[in-house]
Amino acid sequence: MASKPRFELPPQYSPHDVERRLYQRWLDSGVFTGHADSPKEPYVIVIPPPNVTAVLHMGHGLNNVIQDGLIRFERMRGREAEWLPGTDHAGIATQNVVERLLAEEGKSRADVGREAFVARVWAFVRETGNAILEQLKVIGCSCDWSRTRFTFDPAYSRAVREVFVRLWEEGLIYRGHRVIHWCPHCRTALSDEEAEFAEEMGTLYYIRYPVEGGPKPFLTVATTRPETMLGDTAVAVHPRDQRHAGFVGKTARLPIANISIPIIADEAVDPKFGTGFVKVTPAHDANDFEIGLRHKLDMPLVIREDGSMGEEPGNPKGLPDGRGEGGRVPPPLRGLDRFEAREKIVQLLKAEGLLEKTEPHQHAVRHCYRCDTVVEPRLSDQWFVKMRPLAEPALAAYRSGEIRLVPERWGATYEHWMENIRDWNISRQLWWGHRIPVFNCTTCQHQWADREDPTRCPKCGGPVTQDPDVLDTWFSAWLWPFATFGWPERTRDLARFYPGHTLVTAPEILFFWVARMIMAGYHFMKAKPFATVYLHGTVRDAQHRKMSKSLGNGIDPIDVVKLYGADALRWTVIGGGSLGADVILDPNDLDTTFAPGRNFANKLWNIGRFILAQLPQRVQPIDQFDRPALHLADRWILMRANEAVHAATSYLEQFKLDEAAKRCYEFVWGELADWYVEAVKPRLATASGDAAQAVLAHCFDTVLRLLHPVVPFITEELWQKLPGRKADELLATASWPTFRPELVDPDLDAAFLRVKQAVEKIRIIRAEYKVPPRTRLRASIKPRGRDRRSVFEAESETIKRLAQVEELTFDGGMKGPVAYAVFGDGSEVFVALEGAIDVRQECRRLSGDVTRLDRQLAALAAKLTNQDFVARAPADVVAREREKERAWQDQRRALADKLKVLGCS
RNA sequence: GGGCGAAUAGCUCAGCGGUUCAGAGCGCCUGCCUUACACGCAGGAAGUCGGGGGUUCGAAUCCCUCUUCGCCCA
Repeated sequence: MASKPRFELPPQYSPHDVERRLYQRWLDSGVFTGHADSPKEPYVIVIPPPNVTAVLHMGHGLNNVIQDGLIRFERMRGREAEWLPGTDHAGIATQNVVERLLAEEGKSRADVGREAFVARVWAFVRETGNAILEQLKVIGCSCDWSRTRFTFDPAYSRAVREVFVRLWEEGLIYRGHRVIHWCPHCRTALSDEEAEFAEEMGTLYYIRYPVEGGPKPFLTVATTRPETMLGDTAVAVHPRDQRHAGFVGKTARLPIANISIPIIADEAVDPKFGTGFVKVTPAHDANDFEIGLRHKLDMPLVIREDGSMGEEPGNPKGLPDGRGEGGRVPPPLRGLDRFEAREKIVQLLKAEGLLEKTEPHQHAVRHCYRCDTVVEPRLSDQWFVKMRPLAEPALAAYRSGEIRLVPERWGATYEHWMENIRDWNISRQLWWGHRIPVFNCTTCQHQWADREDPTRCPKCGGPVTQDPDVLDTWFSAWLWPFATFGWPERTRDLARFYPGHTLVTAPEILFFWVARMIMAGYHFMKAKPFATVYLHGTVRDAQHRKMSKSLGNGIDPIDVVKLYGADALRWTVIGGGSLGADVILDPNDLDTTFAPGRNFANKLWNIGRFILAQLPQRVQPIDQFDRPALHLADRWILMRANEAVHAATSYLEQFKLDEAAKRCYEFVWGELADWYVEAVKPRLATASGDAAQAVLAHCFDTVLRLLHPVVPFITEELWQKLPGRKADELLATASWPTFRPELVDPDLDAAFLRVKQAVEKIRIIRAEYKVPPRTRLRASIKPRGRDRRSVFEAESETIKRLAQVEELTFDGGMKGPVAYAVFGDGSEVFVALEGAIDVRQECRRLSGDVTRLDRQLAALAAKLTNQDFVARAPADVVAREREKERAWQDQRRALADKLKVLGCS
């Protein structure tokens, strides 16, 4: 007997009431904390640490929801789950933020000085630093907050320093004098990865340089950056370029700077570009630098660190003839921004008749990945890491399958980068970062790296100075999978939680971070940092533009949580795209965008509301029932639940969270709600309701478990209300359902399918004849085959209820004005329509079906009479096709008979 | 210039050799407030699976090519 509802639940799910409370309960229970002394097999994810100043955006949302889905799945499967959270000190980004704050006070970092500035950044970080981690809690992330790390923690900083010193000792760090990427805004060097290409429409300027004693009075060079001409120390042509052979060895007069430079021949010149003459600016172009080395050219800098024109002290090779500042950059240009200078120089050249022509030119220009300023190639001294020795094990690990990329296609990109790896510029001219532990003796010039801050030179006892620069942020990030667990100390955490298992991140940082973590893992830990790298897509807006602050097309996940709840957000971003695919969300229509998640959460809530209202205080476990004795519908839905367990588990194992979610959706909505619940309603009030209650409870319990990784809040809330729950039980740590292969029964599925089809056929007839919804009809089913009848009879009440039939017989059909349909298996259904039946309409309907069958049969016949098909296709395929043909012929025959009876022509 | 990927219903995407395989969600049309749900129920319309060529008994699915778009690298 059904008892009184135990709960009064509102008809609409309101997430706000439950999310905060449940999250707190999870925290209080400590279920997110990984235990290093646990006997369980660990499962470890380290979070891609967001910038410490970051505010959660949808990209973080997607990234972390995926991680949470995986970690919750493995936690329920009985693994010792450790999801380590934390933040990155993000050198340039954070320094930029604080510099902007200072600028509002009218100050620069130089005004406050290094020490005060760093203190200022620390204060800012302490004040705002954990905002994003708090936001992760709002979207339900089950991180182990007891192990939250920051790349600037003292212990972590020691690890960074240890790594630097070890690499130094191994000879893998060296001082490089070369042209690097320089951001004039951030005033620091950047690595290759940090200087991103962007296609731009620029201008190619053709400039004439007068030639002394050459075959012609002048030569013409083509350049997109005329301002760099002030730094030219040669003009080069390709050695085999016949057109210009006579120029080599002569001297060109550099306009504006008005100095003489040699004309040289070099293999690096592309004779097809521009005129074949190339201006050589060794200090402001990486290729020209190489040419400069080969030809021992001077390498004057003509653009300062801030991007203004001018020569600076520190010019490594000094100026050609000791002319000092102004020798190359004429006073009117001095101090001008490089882009203003470009305009000015073009004007000057034009005035002198030296600008031959200009043409539009599409080219890729590097921009700073943090501030988007055009990067200036610039000659300077920087610290580099030799990457080849580090890359080799990382490449081998991928090739051997020890590390897997998902989706696999990223493997080619990874391999290509590893194969062509270039040395890594790790020094940054910033103040916010790990100070480079290189020390110089001012007395004997001894230079060394040190784990401790020395007070005097170990060789001569002289005073020491430390390198002023800091390390690239990624130089600390690449240690994340082990430095977070205490390395270089041999901690218990490290022993237990390294190597980790899955890394979830965006492909943008495959090189910045992922590849380098793999290198660091093998180099310092002698083991991979994780087994699988799951690279997910990008969140984009309706026009497929990447969401960004500057475009203003972002969606604040916290807004979404406020509007629809965390589960709706999670469901939408996970269900919205498949593995590795981009997720498209429309910031201008949140209602539509998040409708799938909101609708599903509401459906789940309501089916829960119904089921919970049906269940008594105590429900018998399903295994206490004799399964074969259960109703067909009971056995069917139990089987579907079992199948859902199998599918969801297997999809999650393949990282296909979306597919797992979709299968659960189908079970909840398309199977449990649409069919089983509807079928079972009448029984719930009767004596046979016990089994139905048990089945409902079991199915609902099962699917709540399966859905928990994707929608943790609503599932926990509903699960808590299921009968028999102990006070301290949590779905978050409940066991994952087990698939039971012995329960799979295709015949059972087919049997219930016939019941469904009977209902559907009658509904279609009702709709076609516009029978009012309340009108209950008489119908008759003529089963084809003896065992079929028992199936229909067994679920006769279900058919009657769902098809709104008041009288259902199985006695071989009806005469008179009836509507008719035939099932896939040849069974027939007759619906009494009395006055409503229209013979002409019925004829049209049925002959339409015949036409369709004829078309299908013709195609099938062509297939089956094709000897090649019969001979070459697998036997079971042929058999299936023959069976199909037989069934369709049965259907056609039944329809044809009916048409004849109706007297259709 | 090199590499990778995408092109399937109005939109977002599944399917990646043979089970009615042409699907789902959203949107759209028709009828319903059927005591869990109108964030719902029932029914429906809608795509020559980017173009062309090939392999195969059989192609949305494999190969080639073209077009368009995106990403990465130089």
